[in-house]
Amino acid sequence: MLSIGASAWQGVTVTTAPPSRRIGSQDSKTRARLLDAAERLLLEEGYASVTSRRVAAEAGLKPQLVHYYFRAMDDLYIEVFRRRAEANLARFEQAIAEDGSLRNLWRLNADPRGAAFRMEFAALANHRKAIRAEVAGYAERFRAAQVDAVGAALAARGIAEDRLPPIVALLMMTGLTQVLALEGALGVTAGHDTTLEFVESAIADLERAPDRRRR
Amino acid sequence: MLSIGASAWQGVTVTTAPPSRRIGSQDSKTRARLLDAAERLLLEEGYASVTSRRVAAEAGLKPQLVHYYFRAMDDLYIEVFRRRAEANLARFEQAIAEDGSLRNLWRLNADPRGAAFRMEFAALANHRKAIRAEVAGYAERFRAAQVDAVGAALAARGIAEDRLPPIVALLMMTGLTQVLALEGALGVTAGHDTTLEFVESAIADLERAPDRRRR
DNA sequence: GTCTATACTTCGATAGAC
DNA sequence: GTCTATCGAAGTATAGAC
Repeated sequence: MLSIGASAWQGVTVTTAPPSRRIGSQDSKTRARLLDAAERLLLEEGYASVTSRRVAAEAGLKPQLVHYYFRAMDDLYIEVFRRRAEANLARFEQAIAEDGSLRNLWRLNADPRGAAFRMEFAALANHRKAIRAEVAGYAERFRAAQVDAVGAALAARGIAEDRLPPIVALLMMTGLTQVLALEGALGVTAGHDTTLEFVESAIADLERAPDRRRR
Repeated sequence: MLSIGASAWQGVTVTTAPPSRRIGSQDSKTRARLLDAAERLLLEEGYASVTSRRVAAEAGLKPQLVHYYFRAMDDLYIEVFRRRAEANLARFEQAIAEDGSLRNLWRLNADPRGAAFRMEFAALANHRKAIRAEVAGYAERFRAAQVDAVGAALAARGIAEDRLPPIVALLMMTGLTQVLALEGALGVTAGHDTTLEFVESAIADLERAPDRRRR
């Protein structure tokens, strides 16, 4: 945060040093409306539909306002991402602090809401450097927020790190929830019920094991 | 197409059925050049950059040719998808027929090439009905091509279906390779080596088990 | 600090010339 | 069977009026 406009052109990198036209304030209500509109469009119609004209129409405003509040469209995308990402990270950290069990971690990850959101930004990150950096930074923080909890939960049930490294368990869980969400959106759901039952039963088995934590 | 019925009783005036403008032949060399150009653009810059003008420029042709060979841009997208999808499916079926071992299935899936391709079409499928249908149909065929091999490989090593259903193993494998590819593209690779080693070692353990197939 | 008037580029698509 | 001329709509972005 606190990315003041000045720092943008202050860098050593060779820019044409444009006289940086004026940009609306961060806490403008109009700006928030534009962000909300952009997010709705992104989820409903994909990133290619998030254009200045479409966003403005969705918000009931003039297209030029988009360019007043955001220097370029990428800045709008990044801000849309950042808002949700920060909120989601905070939600996870709080939920894990309250209950870091495997069951809860699975429940949090298996929530299909946000799957479309992740998909759009994953695609965007593939082709836009600035967005990639933003998404990568978030991915690392999100990972860090979970891996300790997984490690603790596994250790508590007597599963040594060399038998199942926490990061492996976490990547498997992430991958599984991701593929389920992706296929679900396609309408391809064969085997999904079986898979959910399997995972839940596996977690239940684990949690029936004695709790070996020291107290 | 060719909606004949209506015109039969009323002669000339058919308002809603335009005389469907002429479209170039399927096996035109120019058409193939356009498809190649579209695929390159898709991978390098994302679907939002696959416009008639950009595609034509990439192919060294005039933009109008895109509309001559493809009724609408969606038709172009679908054709780009179909070409690669069919080739990939054939490749998998052949490879599995030759060697349906878990090791080979993992190797085939872990290949990160095509990750960007899948990403773009997953995003497109989320918002375009025609493309979703195409991708969903392919996903089902791709699944079917693998699930029997996984089932056979597990059964051969004495793993009963109720202990690890083949579809669950396949979804876990798919999810894992997908998340590895996705993070790799982001430059987030912490734990990836550990995970690859874990999976390969797990497969090796399995394959050291006695082969219980009847011969 | 907020918004509008405006410029110019690129978009998909069609009709009709070779 | 192949390609060109051209259209109206939509795209990003800037300069300047309130």
